[in-house]
Amino acid sequence: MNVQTAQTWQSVQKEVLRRIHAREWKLGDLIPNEAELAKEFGCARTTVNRALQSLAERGLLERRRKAGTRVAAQPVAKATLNIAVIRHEVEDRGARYGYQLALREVRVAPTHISAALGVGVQDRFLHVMALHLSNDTPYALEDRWINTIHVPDALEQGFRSISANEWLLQNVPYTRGEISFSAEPASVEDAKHLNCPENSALLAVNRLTWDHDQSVTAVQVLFAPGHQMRTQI
Amino acid sequence: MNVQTAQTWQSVQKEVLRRIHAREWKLGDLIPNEAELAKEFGCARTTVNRALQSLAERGLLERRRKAGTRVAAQPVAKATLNIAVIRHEVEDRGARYGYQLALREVRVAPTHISAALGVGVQDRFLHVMALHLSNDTPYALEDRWINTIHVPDALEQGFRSISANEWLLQNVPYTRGEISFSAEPASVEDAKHLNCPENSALLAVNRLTWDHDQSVTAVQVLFAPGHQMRTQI
DNA sequence: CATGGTTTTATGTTCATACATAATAACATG
DNA sequence: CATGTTATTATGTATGAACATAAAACCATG
Repeated sequence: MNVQTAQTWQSVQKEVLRRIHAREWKLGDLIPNEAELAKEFGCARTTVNRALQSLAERGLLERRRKAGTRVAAQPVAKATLNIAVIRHEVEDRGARYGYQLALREVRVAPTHISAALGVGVQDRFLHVMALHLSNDTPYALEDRWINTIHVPDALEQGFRSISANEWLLQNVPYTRGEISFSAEPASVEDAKHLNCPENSALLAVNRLTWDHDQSVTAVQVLFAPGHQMRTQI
Repeated sequence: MNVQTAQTWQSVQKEVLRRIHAREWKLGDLIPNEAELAKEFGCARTTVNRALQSLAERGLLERRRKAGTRVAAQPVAKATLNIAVIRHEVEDRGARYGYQLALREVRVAPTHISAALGVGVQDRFLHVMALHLSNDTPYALEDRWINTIHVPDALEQGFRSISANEWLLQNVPYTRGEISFSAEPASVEDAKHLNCPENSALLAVNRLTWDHDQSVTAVQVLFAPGHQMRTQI
């Protein structure tokens, strides 16, 4: 047996990855247990454990007590998208950020919003629509509903210069959320704000957040045509 | 000082999370160092370290040697999307999966493909278009280019009953990839395959993969109108 | 006051050891 | 043979000690 010298968990991980990529260990194969690998690599079992756990988190390995560790038969690519404050997203691209409040009202939410958040249909929400700009051209349109019962402070905010997107993230914690991505045709109003033809294909990000079991906010962000969200795998 | 009893790294993590959510530690705040927390919780520093590292990976904490650990000032929501084999995606929703090959040809790739993959414009690619069905209705349209120099075996595959999507994942490893999400208007051809009006807003997932520095494949998957990709945060 | 070297400090990681836990395998018992 | 009990085994995790490393803080020197 070829005894390697790999003292760091990263180097163990690297070698394990190499064997998976080179198909020395095929999809679905059971790999040697931690103790054997530790002996082979000349390191402690703890070090092997660290390396394998991290690979399991990434979806490349499947581990079960007593049953052992195997290469994932069905490797699922996990694409992690960073959803940051829109202002930072724009500034990180080296562009000048702009912001325009389009609407601010207090009213009951449409049923699809109140149902999704699991609140009563009579609950009053703060409804805010705002346009985010990149170098003075429309970047994204934010359509947000804020639960005024759980976040009464929001009623005191004008959202004229700071976006609800940014204010909430800074001031209102949440413990749980749902995100969905879809493509939506631009409505007449969307088209006007985003300065694009009606029915343009727009990338939509929908988010619902809760703080323990209280709903916080529901928001749809529509990005201008051509927008891409990217990530490495 | 209130000495807690938290012997597992998960319980340490839970308590740290609670303090962040309760704003006992505010955004951007420096938190006590590992040794202090270990003393407070009555556990080893290693245990605290495990808990904090995991939270840092999730983007809730920022850690720097000597400078200490602080609550992320700008918490970035990390949405992890699982990109699985389309057949499994359909079957996991409890639907019947169907597959139709629409086109299979060998030719040079359009320049935007060869440029993205970083290969010569004269390189020949296997071009495959296929429709994935869910309960006999169009689910997604796959438009794929396979590098025949790096994956010559693909030329022997008809892709009549097994999709390129599935065959490649089972047979051809890759070490690196890029994914981008966008919204695209349905072309005449897309509309015909997906049985939807022309210019419908379609969610598009673009993937490029490499094996070390050899390009493997470029693929665009267009989902039928209304499709959503969901995840929890 | 700028500059560069030195100390200090908090996180990063390894290690051997020990015990916990889940799940399979082996076995006993009716 | 079915069923419940008992080993066995591989991963999961805790611990204290030790050393590595990055970066801030301090200090000396010109």
